[in-house]
Amino acid sequence: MSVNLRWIAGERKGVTMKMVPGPLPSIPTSTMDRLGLPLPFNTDLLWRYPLGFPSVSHHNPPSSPLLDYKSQLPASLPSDPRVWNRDDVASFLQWAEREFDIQPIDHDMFQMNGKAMCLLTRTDLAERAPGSGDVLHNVLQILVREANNLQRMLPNSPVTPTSRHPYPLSPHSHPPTPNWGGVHADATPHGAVSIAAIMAQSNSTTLSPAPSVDSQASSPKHADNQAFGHSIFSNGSGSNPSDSDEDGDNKKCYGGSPPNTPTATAYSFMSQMPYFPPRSPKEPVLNPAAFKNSSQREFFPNDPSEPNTNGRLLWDFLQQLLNDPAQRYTSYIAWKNRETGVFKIVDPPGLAKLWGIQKNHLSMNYDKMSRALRYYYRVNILRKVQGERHCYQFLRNPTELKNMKNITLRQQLSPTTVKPPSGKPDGLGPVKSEPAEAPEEPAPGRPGVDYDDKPTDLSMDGPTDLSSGARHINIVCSPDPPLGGPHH
DNA sequence: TACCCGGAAGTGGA
DNA sequence: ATCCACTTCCGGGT
Repeated sequence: MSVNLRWIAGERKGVTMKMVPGPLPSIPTSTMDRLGLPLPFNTDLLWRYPLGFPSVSHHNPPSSPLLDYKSQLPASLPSDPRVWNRDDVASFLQWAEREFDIQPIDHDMFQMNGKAMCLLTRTDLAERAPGSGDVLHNVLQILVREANNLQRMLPNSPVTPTSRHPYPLSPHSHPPTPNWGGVHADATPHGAVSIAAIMAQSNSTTLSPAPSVDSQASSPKHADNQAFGHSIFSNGSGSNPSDSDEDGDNKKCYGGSPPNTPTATAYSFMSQMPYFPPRSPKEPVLNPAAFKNSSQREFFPNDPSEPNTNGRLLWDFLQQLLNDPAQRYTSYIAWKNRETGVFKIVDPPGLAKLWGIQKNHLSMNYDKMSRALRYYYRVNILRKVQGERHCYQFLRNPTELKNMKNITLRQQLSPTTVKPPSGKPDGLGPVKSEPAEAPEEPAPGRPGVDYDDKPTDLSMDGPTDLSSGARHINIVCSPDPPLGGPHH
């Protein structure tokens, strides 16, 4: 079942299919379908509905493709497919045929109500709707999940901002920034619960609009796991064990479940990939954490001025996988030491595929993805853990990253002009090194590239102009402390 | 062989 | 048109 993704996507530049974000209903949710790697179904769907299946919501901010999705479902269809009657099922099928460009479905094979249809396995669906079964299955799963999530969430409305700030503020930080940790509970201007939030709240989803830190901080079930992005910032309080993330497996950090075959893993991953909300940074979204743990979350309106990467950026994507509350991605990537930001890519090809799907570059591979990671070296977002394969270290916490603007990864200047952030009194230095597990030394083996000599200045004292041609990194604000020095 | 590195050029979205 | 964050390719090193 290893489908050659490269083949599917078109091997070369210019041939690569591109997703069609707009008009099409956004799709398959969560993740599932986005990551359907070796997908059994038409991969075109990945291109078309990369963001996942929009969930159920009463609010459909027009700006979000995700939100549009729901709006395109037959209006008469109840959110929960399990309550559909036969006519609803027929409507759904027609809609699915139309929206997903799947092969015509023999409606006679679906003379049943929604509940019955939901009980059909993927195989069952595939038999009844050859060529479309997988899509239907995925969509149904998503709808059911979202319906469940919605139910779960309703009684718990987000809100009540509490005064408690989950992260200890850095010495130089200011009071709880509205976007702390990226976990800012984004709320729509009207307090409406966005679809993204709902989705994010779903098990499979999650991560929210806000980057990692957020996600981390929002990880209710893992109070024990709050180092990097958590413990170092948080009081450690806050976890609500009652949260019901389904996948109870993989609770451990790296070392947990062994990676499956890339394809198998990828496929199963589809249903679990974190949801990365609307791409528009301006899109109002609620922090999923709010739903998970409303009593302990703060809800701040998303600052439109703040970049909301939503998993679009590689570092954010990785953070979100790493900080998945249910730790469902440990077979792909896992913390080796959260406190120091050291992580290991457990399944390089698998992770690369996930990233490729996320970015709609199905020909993505570890080589390419690692190149992107290497670009982070120069801006001190990442560093390689020397001597350990597939091990990297985040040098900045997500909050910092999130608040960094205009990070020009493209190298333009001579690498000797700028001093690295490490050890800076501004507290913006890189994360502390990971002594035990990460014997990394400042790129000892790389002549002239000693970590400390990295040209990038991420100082957040204000816009840093490395202009003289260089990487241009303007940190607009830095609410949180650095992760500590990379070196001892 | 696989991993790692970084230059160079290209891509696509904002 | 410009910028950004990659993506793609590649030659070279470990």
